[in-house]
Amino acid sequence: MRDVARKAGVSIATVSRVINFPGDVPAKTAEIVNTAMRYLNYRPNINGRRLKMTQTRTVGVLVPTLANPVFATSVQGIEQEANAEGLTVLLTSSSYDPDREMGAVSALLNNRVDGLILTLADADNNPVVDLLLAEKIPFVLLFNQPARSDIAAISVDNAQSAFDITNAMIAKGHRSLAMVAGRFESSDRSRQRYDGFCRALRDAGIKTPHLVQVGFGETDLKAYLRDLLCGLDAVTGLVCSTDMLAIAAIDACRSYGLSVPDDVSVGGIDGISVGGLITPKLCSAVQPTQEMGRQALAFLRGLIKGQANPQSLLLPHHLSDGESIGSFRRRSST
Amino acid sequence: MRDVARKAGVSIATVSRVINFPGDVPAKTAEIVNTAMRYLNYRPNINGRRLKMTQTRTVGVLVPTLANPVFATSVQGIEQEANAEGLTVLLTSSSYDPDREMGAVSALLNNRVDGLILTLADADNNPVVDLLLAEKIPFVLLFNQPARSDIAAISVDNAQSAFDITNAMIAKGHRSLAMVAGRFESSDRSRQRYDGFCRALRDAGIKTPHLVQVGFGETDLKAYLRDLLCGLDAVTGLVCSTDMLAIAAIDACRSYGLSVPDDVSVGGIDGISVGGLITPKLCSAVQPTQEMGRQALAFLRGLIKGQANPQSLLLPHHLSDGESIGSFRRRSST
DNA sequence: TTGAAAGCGTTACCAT
DNA sequence: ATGGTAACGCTTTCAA
Repeated sequence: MRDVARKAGVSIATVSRVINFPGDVPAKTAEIVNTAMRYLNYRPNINGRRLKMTQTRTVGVLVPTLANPVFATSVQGIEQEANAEGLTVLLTSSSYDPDREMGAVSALLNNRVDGLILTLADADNNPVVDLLLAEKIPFVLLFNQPARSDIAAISVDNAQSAFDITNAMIAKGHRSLAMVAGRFESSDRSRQRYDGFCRALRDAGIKTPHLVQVGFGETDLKAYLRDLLCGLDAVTGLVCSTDMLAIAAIDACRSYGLSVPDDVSVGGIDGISVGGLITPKLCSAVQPTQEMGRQALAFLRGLIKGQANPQSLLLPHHLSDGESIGSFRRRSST
Repeated sequence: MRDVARKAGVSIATVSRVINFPGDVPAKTAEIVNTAMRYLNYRPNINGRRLKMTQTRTVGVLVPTLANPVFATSVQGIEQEANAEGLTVLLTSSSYDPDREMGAVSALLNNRVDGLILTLADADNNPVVDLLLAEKIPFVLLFNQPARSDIAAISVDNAQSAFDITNAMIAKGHRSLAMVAGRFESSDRSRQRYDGFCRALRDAGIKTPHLVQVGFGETDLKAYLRDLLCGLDAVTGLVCSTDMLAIAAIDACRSYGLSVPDDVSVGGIDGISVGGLITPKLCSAVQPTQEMGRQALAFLRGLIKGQANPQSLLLPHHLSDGESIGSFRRRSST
């Protein structure tokens, strides 16, 4: 910058003005400075600016993993919106490990991000949330549904989605259902969806809900599902807490020679998936994931500017009846 | 930091030492300083450090989109590896728009990243590459296969993958094949794969290769494929340049009442996809995408340290014969 | 309309 | 073993 100033025969203050307040400087001076900048291949050093300014125009993002398209597309939405606003995105992932969340957020905070968008393992009783609240750092939770209502969050109603999809399966005649869920320690969504599942069964007078908890990233469910699929009292339908699990479950069914949906019905709760094509498409609860990411960033911007108050936004979901792969017909052998 | 120094009764120089060279300072002093840091909730401001140091320990990443699991998982790999090394990742995406690449990279450069990992629309004759080369900024291309051999790149052999999969389909009896590809302007991989497709057809004495170019993000292929699927000389197989296209193609086939693979065979070239389960799994060319991301970061670290030289790494691929959804049997009506 | 200068939080050199 | 201090590149106030 000093070089540019010298080359243009002005002070660095003027160069700064040309960059930040082009209107404040006469066209002629600006022209000279711009020419000098181009000539010298000048690149403003954002770190100098960040050090000086109170706002860094940077947001931190923490997701469990990008290997799950639900999170990946939501980050894509955040990224797009940030791009449009000229914000920089700092990305980290926890690999679904609650113990790594604090470290990741700490690193983000050391970067002096203006705010954070987080998907946490468990939004309630979480030290990260306490820290952020205590330090008054703007943040919005994505996909989490915290119990407290004074925390910014964008999600669908997890319990309700699971409740609805389970009811839909019951309505089609299923009486023996199991839920395949991610581990509760690493996903409060999983637990909330299980609650919805249980409530639906209870309402229908069905007892002993089966539950299989599966580690994230697990792709081979054969061992987990053997009893449920091949045992004496095998279930006729599986409700899966995520699309990825539903996909894995379908694979397991097939490897046991069961056809989906004729022998077994499988439902997944995210309802998103690659291009909206692949999944069981049973309950399109989280359909516009990318849009949720955008909204989260827009919301966060409001918080940062102090123009908005933290609150929970629950997006509506709807059931899709699975015309595609792994769809949703009643067991034919009943 | 000054506050910590005062609290601990030492100079800021000592505080800095405790943080950066804990060994250089007596345990007793370190203890006092650490206590003061905890007491004051001290957070080192990374921007101060970045401004002072020549290395920022930050890498920039540019991908076309995170909505494609191929890129999302590769970023996940980069992220994991960066995490392990204590590096920060700055993420941007181009939305497959070549015109946005330069702006995105510029922003990254303004952040003074130590190096870059990029997936470009077209690696050959690309102004971004020229810039990076001219400014001697370390970078590695991911998924791109540049013509020049002095550029760091990690990819599979795109043309060869397409060649192999096409040959496999020919070997199963297909004589009328079409390729469904992403737009060449936004993906050199697409063009390279088309080249491989054409070569296979030529070698087999089949002429007039059909080509349908589809915009990225396109999920409804019915209009594109009507002629190929329902016309008088409909093809018996589709070779798709990516898994996402293959998935969309399968959907289109079904909507025309064609069953896959019985009426139409569909092959996708990535061979990865969500959890490795969903895709046609025809040609597992890019199987370990996440691993490719890790490798890219490791490679980049070598370049940054000046310990490695730019070179192309072509990872092997293999054919998988698609036992899962959308598999790969010959048209039964032949 | 422009410039001088202070200061943001670090690191690292040079003294002590 | 520790401290003083310059410098990193920028923004912004205050004067001119």
